[in-house]
Amino acid sequence: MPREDNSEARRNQILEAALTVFARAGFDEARMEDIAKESGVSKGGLYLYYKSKDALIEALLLSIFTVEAHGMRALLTRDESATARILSWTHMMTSLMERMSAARPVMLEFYAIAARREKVRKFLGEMLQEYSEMFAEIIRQGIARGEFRAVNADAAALGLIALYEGIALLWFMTPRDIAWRASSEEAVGLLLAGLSPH
Amino acid sequence: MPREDNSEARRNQILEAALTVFARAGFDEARMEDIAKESGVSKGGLYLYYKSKDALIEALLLSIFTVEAHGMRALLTRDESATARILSWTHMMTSLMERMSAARPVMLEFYAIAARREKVRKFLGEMLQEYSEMFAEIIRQGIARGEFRAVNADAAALGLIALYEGIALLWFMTPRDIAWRASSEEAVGLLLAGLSPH
Amino acid sequence: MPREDNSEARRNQILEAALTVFARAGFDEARMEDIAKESGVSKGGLYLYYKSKDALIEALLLSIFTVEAHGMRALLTRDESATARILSWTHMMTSLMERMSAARPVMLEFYAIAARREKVRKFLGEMLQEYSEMFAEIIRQGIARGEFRAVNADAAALGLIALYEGIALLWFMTPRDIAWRASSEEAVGLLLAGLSPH
Amino acid sequence: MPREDNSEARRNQILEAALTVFARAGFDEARMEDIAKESGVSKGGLYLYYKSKDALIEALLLSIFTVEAHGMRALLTRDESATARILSWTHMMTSLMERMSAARPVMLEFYAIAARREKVRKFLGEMLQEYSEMFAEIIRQGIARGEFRAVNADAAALGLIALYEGIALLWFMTPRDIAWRASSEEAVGLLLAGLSPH
DNA sequence: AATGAATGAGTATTCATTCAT
DNA sequence: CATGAATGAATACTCATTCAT
Repeated sequence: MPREDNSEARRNQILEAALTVFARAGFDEARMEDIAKESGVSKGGLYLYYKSKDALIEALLLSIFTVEAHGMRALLTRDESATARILSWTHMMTSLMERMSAARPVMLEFYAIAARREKVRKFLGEMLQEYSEMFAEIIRQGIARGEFRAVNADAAALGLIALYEGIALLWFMTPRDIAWRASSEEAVGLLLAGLSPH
Repeated sequence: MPREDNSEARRNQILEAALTVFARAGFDEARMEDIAKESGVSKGGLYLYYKSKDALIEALLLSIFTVEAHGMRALLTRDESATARILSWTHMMTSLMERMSAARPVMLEFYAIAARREKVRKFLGEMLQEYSEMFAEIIRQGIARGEFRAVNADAAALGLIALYEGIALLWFMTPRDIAWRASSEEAVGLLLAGLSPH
Repeated sequence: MPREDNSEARRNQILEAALTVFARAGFDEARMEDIAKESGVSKGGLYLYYKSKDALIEALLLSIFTVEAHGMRALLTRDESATARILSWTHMMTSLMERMSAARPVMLEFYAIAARREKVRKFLGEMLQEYSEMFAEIIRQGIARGEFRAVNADAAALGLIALYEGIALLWFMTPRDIAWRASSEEAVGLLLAGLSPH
Repeated sequence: MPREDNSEARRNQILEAALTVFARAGFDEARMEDIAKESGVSKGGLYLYYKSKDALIEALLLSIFTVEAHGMRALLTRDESATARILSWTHMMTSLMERMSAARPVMLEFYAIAARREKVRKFLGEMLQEYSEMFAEIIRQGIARGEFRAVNADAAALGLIALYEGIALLWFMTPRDIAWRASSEEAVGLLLAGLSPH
């Protein structure tokens, strides 16, 4: 009987270990050896699945963002009012932030690395672009339905995304314990109010 | 003439060279040797003014944020309507972004490093905290004057700051050439609309 | 049929693959994996037949030199005039060089490795010693027959072997396209002339 | 007073240490650290003078062969009879071999490496070419003077060089203690006899 | 104060070899 | 016998920092 193919499992096992180690130490400080130990795979074994530390980082970032993107996309295309979808999205983003809590100390490093890796940046850029367009469409639908006044949908979409990213950034940057969930929702509420007809 | 003058001049000269080199190559890639050459000071000389590469990075970041903070503070305490001050601030932020244009590729790295250095993070946290309070105060004044409706001033302040930081983040992350100035102002405008009484 | 047949066949199959791979890449650069692929045996399988890369190299070198030695020995003991046998030998050596053509880039490496492995060096030393003695005997016979004048047979034998090895060395070392066959025969001819009575 | 420029001295100091270490352990086994210790320079210091292990090897080989070439050239252009110059050269080669005695175990490795490095091989090739031409010229002069009979001067030159290289090869390869000096001279003598008119 | 030659700690990666299946 | 996934030892090179001058 052929050994079952564990390679996908191994890759994920390594990816998870990498996330843990990177979250603890940052990309630069983390040694491949640490990841090996954390994953239970030998140092050499790592290279059976990822051909370099860089490749591992790239795979990790893509995996994180891909999961995120998948959820978002599903959410934003649901059949609800524009306002409801935007609020659901806010809610989901906040939850995501909470789930990424362990990685908070290196979250900015993630962005930084992401921005420096061509492949990841391209991916992120496309993702943001896609979001922009989805949001703009939602807002246009909202305008059509009379939920929103006739604003520039593209600018409004950009504002929404920026607002969320900004909240995430502040959250990652400040150790202050703000009631992030409430504040985020309130801030988004203000933008929505700015969109409303009266 | 006191020796410090000379010393202070040298420190700035080094800091400027460091910004140039870091902007070009990022913190990690940049070599002390490069900074030495760029500044016209010898490699050993660098260490007479900054005791380590880390210390130099720290000093640079503090200097950048201090300059920014100074300008902002002046602006926000001007004697104008709440709306006018917020719009002026938006304008200033956009200009700052444009001035930092050369450093765009490493701007996220700046944030990342900032977030990992206790001293810088503390400074940044305090700065953001100060801004939050100033904005909250401005908004409260706006509410008192009838410019704004009676929203939660703290949440609104957080929203404004987040919105700006988010725009900056997107700007740093995407090579896409958006009309950032116009879009930023429009997005802030939406938030302001959300604050207005009607 | 005894198991050894199979085993012997496999050993040769591996040896041939090893020669191909080593000739292509040199001993150092060649990976056991490459040899495995080339031979159609699995990486682990290699170790069933040769207990290490070094053992494989050793076996390969011994095999090459053994084949060579066998042919030479047969030739040199033929019943012909001294001159004829020496000329036949020259001819054979040149042919061998031409057959080893593919390995030319690593031929010197072969020598180098050979000289560093005790076992191979001993083998080579003995082979050269045997040749020396055979040649000395041939020359002594030539002297007895009046083909050669009464030179020091040992020195003459050494000279012949050195001359051939030297030609091989130059051939391996220079990409220059010399008419090696003709030059070799002419050079040996000069030595033979030096041996002749007048 | 500026520090005196030691850099040339340092380079030689490193080169000598490298020769010692390489002779002891071979190119592959030798670690940069060993060379550092042997030379009294730090590991990092090595890289101030040679940018890689390969560069160091190359420099060493070129230096060895350059010294050799210089001496040979001077010798071969002396104003003496063809026979005398060839015998002097034989004598010098034997002396060189004796001087290189310490490196004997890795001498073949030197050849092997030399043959694999484009730059060194080119250098060696040109050197051999130059020798060939010098020898051919000497032989032609010998023919003109009546020292030699009218042989093919190029083939004879090749034979002389091959003979010497072959002797060196045998010397490097066999631990046997032959009276190399006497044997070499006798072998060359035979070739010269082959050249003589009678 | 200033220099820049010298130092040496630190780490990703390769590949011969092993061994569970 | 055969496999190939897993192991881990081993090493060149960089660059922040020091210190003799």
